[in-house]
Amino acid sequence: MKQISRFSHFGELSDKDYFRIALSVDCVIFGFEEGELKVLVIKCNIKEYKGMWSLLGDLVRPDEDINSASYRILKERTGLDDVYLEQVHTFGKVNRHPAGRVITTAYFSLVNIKDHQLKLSDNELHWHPVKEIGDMAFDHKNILDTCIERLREKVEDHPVVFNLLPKKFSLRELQSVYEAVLNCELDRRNFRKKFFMMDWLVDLNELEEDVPHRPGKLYKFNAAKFAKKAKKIS
Amino acid sequence: MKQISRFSHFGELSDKDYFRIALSVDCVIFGFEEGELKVLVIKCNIKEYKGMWSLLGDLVRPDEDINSASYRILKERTGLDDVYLEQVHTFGKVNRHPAGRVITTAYFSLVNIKDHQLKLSDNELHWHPVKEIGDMAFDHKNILDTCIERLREKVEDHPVVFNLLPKKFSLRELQSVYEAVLNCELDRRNFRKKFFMMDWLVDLNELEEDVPHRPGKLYKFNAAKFAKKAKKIS
DNA sequence: ATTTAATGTGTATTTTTAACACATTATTGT
DNA sequence: ACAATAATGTGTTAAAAATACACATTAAAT
Repeated sequence: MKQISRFSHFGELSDKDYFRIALSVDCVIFGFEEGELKVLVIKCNIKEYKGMWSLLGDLVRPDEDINSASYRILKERTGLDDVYLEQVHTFGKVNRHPAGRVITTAYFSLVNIKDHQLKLSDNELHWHPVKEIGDMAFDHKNILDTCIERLREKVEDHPVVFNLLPKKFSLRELQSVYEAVLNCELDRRNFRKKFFMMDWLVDLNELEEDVPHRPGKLYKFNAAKFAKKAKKIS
Repeated sequence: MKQISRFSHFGELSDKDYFRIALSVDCVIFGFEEGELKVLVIKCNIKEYKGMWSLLGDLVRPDEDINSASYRILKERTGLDDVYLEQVHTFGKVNRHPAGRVITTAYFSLVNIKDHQLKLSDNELHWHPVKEIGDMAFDHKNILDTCIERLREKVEDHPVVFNLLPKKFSLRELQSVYEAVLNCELDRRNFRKKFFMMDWLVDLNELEEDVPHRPGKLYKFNAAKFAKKAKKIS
């Protein structure tokens, strides 16, 4: 490590004092299952928060970009390579971690639980409904809330929810994801109208199967039109 | 510093390896002067970027929240205590700083250049027009751009530009800040209409002075109505 | 064949945004 | 004093977007 004393404009601290902070990354991995928005959590094994749910995170390695670190965590925990990931906020309270000074950068990720039958790394891992999650370890509830809020804003005018769905989906499923994320009810006719206008969907000329009612048409996301400006969903 | 080996799920690295990263905070301090959006910068004195403009930043101290660190920087550099400050993004590329592994969290701040005649800490400090700034030291141009983008989004539906103006201002000044921030022209009549509808302004029954034309009415920001939902400005 | 539970579709209303012109007022220069 | 200047102050109309809302259709289950 090279000298970095030139950083310190106010000389009370020596360089090595600044290296007593560790940096971690925490991933809020969202999925969609049974009509609910879920988050991937793990039982905490640190004594102060024993048994509480915590997010998936790890320390950033000295030779690793923080973005890479978050992809690494996702890969290690879910086996997924190509996922939607977005940095949200960095949490830096002095006492947020009982084990020492750890500043953490939070990301949220959107994955599709069904398609790949995720290879979870650990059977302590659990898809928990976002609505019903109570206290969590550390400041993870706060991190989760911040990420949900951000996800809601994002979803309003960016086509990201497709990451939560299988490749082929019905309009009902699509609407249902929006309703789960935004925690509200949407008008079916207006919803459909909006999506057709935005040109984000490709009609696959296939029908749902194994549904106990009239099957809906299946669509896929039209990646080519991704750039097209969105109208507000809700 | 307590043990934190329990973090490291994958044991190739020892704890102390994780403490070879330093964390800094960089502040993008925006001001408004002569009809332009400006940013407070300082000449860089690190050899790799000698003479280039850089943002104001410092390392985070081990016993300091990152938010506090950013307030500290503002206070030290501008003498200001009560300023608008918002975290934007954390930049964590491995080689972003030539002096070592330094991850930085960027904040933007909105200050009023005129009112207090800021006590700048250093005469290497300079209010530079945002439009005309070219390359900057480190990845600071990238950080600046990210913050401008965020400021634009923020301004669209939150009443934050008031922080850039003196307590008393005319509607022309207000519109002019929006135009500078959004880098566009706005329709004067629609602009006024929107602001009156949003109920964010208090008519002070005073007029501008020392203007070479018909003076406009002066207003102040109505903090009480702050919570009221905004309409899109542009 | 009937019931069930969902899909699929269009119009009218309201709200929001966008476009646009002229009289008024204080200052400046002659 | 007067004319010229350069800004303030004010409403209406048209277009676009968001919202509210009902009924026929289809496949599966009984």
